[in-house]
Amino acid sequence: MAAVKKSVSVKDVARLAGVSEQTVSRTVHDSPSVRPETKERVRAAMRELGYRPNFAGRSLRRGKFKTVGVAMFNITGTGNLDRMEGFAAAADKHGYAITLTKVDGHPYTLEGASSRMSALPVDGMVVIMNRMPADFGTFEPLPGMQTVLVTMLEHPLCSTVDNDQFDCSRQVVEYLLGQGHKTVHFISCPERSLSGMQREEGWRETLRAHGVEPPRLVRGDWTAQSGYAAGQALADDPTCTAIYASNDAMAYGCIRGLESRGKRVPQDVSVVGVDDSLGDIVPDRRLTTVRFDNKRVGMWAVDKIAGAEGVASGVEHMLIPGMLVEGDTVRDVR
Amino acid sequence: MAAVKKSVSVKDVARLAGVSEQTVSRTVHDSPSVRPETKERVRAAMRELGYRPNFAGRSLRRGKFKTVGVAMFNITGTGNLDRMEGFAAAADKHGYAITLTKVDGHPYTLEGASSRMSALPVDGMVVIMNRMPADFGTFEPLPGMQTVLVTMLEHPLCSTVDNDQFDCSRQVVEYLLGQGHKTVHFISCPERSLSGMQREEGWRETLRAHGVEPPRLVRGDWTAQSGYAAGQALADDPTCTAIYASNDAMAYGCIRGLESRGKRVPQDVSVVGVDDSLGDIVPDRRLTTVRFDNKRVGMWAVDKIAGAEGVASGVEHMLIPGMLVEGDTVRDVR
DNA sequence: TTGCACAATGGCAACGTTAACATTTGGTCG
DNA sequence: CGACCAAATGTTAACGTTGCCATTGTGCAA
Repeated sequence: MAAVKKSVSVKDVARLAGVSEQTVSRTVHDSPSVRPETKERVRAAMRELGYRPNFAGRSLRRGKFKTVGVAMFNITGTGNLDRMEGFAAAADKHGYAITLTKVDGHPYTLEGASSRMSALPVDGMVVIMNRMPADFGTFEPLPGMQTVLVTMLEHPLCSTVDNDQFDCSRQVVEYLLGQGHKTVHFISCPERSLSGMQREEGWRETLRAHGVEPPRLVRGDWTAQSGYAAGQALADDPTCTAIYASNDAMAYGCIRGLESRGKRVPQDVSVVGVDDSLGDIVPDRRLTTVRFDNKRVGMWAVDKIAGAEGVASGVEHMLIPGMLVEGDTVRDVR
Repeated sequence: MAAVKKSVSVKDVARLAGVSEQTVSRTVHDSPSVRPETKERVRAAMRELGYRPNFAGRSLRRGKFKTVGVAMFNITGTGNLDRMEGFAAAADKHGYAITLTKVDGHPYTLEGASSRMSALPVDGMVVIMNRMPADFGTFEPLPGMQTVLVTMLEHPLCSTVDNDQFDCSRQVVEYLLGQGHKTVHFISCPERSLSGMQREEGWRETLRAHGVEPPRLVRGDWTAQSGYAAGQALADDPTCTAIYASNDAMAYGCIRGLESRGKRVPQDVSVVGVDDSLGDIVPDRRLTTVRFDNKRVGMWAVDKIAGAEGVASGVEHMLIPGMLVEGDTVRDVR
């Protein structure tokens, strides 16, 4: 009658079924070398006792955890949900689980994330690198801990994967130039954002590659309010017929700011954003923007670890291009 | 010279430091009964060999994993990021880790999520219950697996926690009635959403409690587009001076829909949303809305499990109220 | 009848850690 | 000087699982 507190082990099952522990283990793994009727007896015993294999015993024996750790410096970031969706999907596919850890700390190092992870039951780790860690250049992954960084930067010892921010800007700028615009103005973001700076660099270099000297950029802070201010400022610039904002919120803010100064989008000015995050939110506009496949980024990272299965697969650098989505905020001026 | 593949155990450290394994273990846990100079010798050996304690051995010995599992039916959902932030923060506080699992399956059961989790190294689990599982009423948590459900519904055997959707609607409706509006129109959401239906019920019952027969609702689908259509439809209704939309996107869509029909917000019609999700996205409006503390929901869930520490603490039901945030989309008509 | 192959099962050890108990050492007090 | 105490360290066993090898049983060919 007393509640059974102790957990049930193979030993208990073996005793009840009248077989050896080994036979129980073999039944759990559905080995063909156990007679069907024996299996059934063992299974009945497992059901009766409520047996569930113990993860610790198993991992200790096997030396594998079938788990990938994910270290994030800040959890609330654009695209993180989609990335997690990707982590979870890929993990699922390989029979792995995902362990999440928030890493904070000043300074903010890969070494810190790594040592934190190493105390957890994981076979490898993914670091979402929103900001630049202090030790990026010198970091060495722990032996036996396959490490994938989510960043556009390359690393000599760790595989990396991310959206191709540079190519994103190239697509946008070339698209706008292709529509006949003479130049493309840019609304940037805070300088601490890695991906934002890469977008900025892509914008600048693509313009130069087409023989256009980049105009002075307007610095924003990711919010629509800053985009609004930028739009108002650019409304007075007669050379400004096309604006590229580093995210959709600023792009939308910019449109409203232009409108508040009597400019119409796209008749007078074309505007493009990035992230495709406003589809369900803005009812009366279809913003031209770039859609990233963050889920695919997440899957790639986990595939790299869970798919390797101990085989020391080489370091790879993967960039996943975004897709330009045409809305109604760009006008062909040719 | 040959790369050392095998992992380093206490035994190796003990041998190198010339002490017993127990002394190594004591050093790892910084026990006061080891002489400082011995500790230093051991630490040096650990560094030299790159020793890291093995999670599996430890958990096997201790019978605890110091990990909480989180089961989600769909990862991409409003507020999930904030909830995860809460999970991670609370886990951190208790020295726990978070293990994430996506549960899919038709039908969609707590039993399925639970048995999936039971094969992972977790001491307890949290289920984010976006939809209604088939076995909600009959589900029994596995013995030794403390289970917390994120839902507004109560459960006899599992603790539950969620935002108080009912109270959210009460706040909004009473606020609008308090501003002198005779009734409050409602833009609802798809019927499969649990929280959405609770908002709807709260709207209906609060109106009735104030002696107002709820007007016919307009069904939306969470998108701004559906809100836009609803706004256009309601613009022709002369009794409609106040609209409550079950999320911000629809509220914003509604505002634009009203405007497209010549109605001004808030001069002609007041509009309130839910979620406080548009702050950085809409530049020229401050939507009156309700802000939920999803991080706190997440923290409560993990606290319940990690804080219990084996003590069988009772089943609790926690509802966390949202906070009405006043913007510029409501007019006092008294 | 013997020998042999093969199917089914059992026994044992080891994975890495640490709680509980045992032992040694050095020092203090009666 | 011996008895006793505390500090520091060592020994043993156990947590649950499973790979390896040994053992038993069964049928069949020589």
